[in-house]
Amino acid sequence: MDQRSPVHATHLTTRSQSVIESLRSAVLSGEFAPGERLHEVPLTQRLTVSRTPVRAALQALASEGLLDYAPNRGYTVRQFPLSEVIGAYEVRSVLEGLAARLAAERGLTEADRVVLEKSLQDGDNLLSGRALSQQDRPSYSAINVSFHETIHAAAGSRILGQMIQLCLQVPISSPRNVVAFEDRDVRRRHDDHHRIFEAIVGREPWRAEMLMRDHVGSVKASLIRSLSSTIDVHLTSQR
Amino acid sequence: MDQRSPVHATHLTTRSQSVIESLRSAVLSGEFAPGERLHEVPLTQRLTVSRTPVRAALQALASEGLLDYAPNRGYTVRQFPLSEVIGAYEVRSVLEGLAARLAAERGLTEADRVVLEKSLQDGDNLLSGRALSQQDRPSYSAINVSFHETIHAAAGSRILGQMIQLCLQVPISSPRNVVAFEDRDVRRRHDDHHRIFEAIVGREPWRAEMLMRDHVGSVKASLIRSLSSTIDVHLTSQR
DNA sequence: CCGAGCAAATTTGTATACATATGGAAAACC
DNA sequence: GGTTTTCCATATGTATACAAATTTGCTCGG
Repeated sequence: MDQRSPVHATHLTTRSQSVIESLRSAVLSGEFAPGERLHEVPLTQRLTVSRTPVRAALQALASEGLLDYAPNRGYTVRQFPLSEVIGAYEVRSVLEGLAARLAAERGLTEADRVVLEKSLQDGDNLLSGRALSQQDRPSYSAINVSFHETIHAAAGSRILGQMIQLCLQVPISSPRNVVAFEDRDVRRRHDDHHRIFEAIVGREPWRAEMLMRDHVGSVKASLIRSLSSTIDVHLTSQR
Repeated sequence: MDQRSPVHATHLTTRSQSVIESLRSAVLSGEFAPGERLHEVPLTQRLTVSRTPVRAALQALASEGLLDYAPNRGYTVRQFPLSEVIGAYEVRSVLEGLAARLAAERGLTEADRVVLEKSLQDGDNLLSGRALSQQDRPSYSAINVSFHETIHAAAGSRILGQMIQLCLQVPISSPRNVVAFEDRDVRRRHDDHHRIFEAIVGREPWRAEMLMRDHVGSVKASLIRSLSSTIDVHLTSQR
């Protein structure tokens, strides 16, 4: 996966920004081993930029929590032990619960309601037939992201949204990873979405919070199941 | 308080680190108006360093949420409308609630228990007499911080601690600001501490979470009261 | 008088040279 | 032989020159 394309080919505002995205996806896709040091000069060669934007990107990724930093000793790829991933889910659970509660307290705008209803409808359609094919998974993932993001926005709290975003940065805890789950889990969780939506529309803050907390918590649970059964290999090989 | 001392006089690892601290305290103490742009060159002169560490510091403070950043247009001092401060409290409320729950689930280490008991005892002593004098406030503030930080640590979740720390960065939402509160509030909140401690020691996760949530939530409430009253004063005294 | 458009000045972004700190290997010493 | 010390290679921190972008203010045309 080493395409070695010059970063500044993409006209994404500044080189620093581009480098941030490049490095982030490289780290998340596992191109660097956990614990590995990221030296600046090799990165400049790989990305064909100078050290300045590289350093800016490293600093940014460190503050996102993806890298560790020690003064005068540079940056290393953070490793996320299972305990950290679980921790991220626990935090996300209460944060998204709060988001649902706030959304229920404030009420939805017309626009938000439409988006949520559409994602529910789309999900219904996708799940109406038999089991999801592998190709359907990305589609459902998009629906899932849309549902959750709309609620984050409806909560109307900048800090809250920012923090949820931070949680999603933690590898494997992103909702994109519904891919790894069983069909039954997906259906159950889509059902959760319906109930959460009802609670928000019905202005039941407490119920919305509890449902959302349990919803995200259940993702954690099945993630742990999925990990302990199949990905044992992965965990042990990275150690 | 413009003492204009060269930043690198303090031997705090690197210049960037020193500049971060200088700028942070400058922003928090209100030396820059909310919305004001922070140009790099003037800061270099003020701090007697080059643009490089200044830029690093600005980026760091922006990711802490203290500054806004727009590519090619630089950094501005974020303003925190009351809604933002309240939002920070709501988030902190659920996060500290989670921390208390986790601490209750895991149980306390001997060391942590001792620290918590000491902060409770110190608080009892401080509050045993009559009303707190102004000089006592900082002492109680330290006790308060110690109590909460110990619980954060006892929760054993790096991400959680990191996020709570982010909440505390938001101006006015820091526990240092017990200063602004009434005597009765302080006593009530110290009582909360006792109950929270009992719940954690007694391994009652759910109770610990609820108590802590309400505890932090009550700080929010009296902060709002305090603010609206001082604002009243400002209005009547034509500030 | 007002607005569009251009040009200069200011400001941020990037590259690079130099300074300083770290880590390790070789040499000196016990 | 093992430990300590010194020195050098390497990597990060800082300063600064240059490039690109934005802002400002002016001119010109309507």
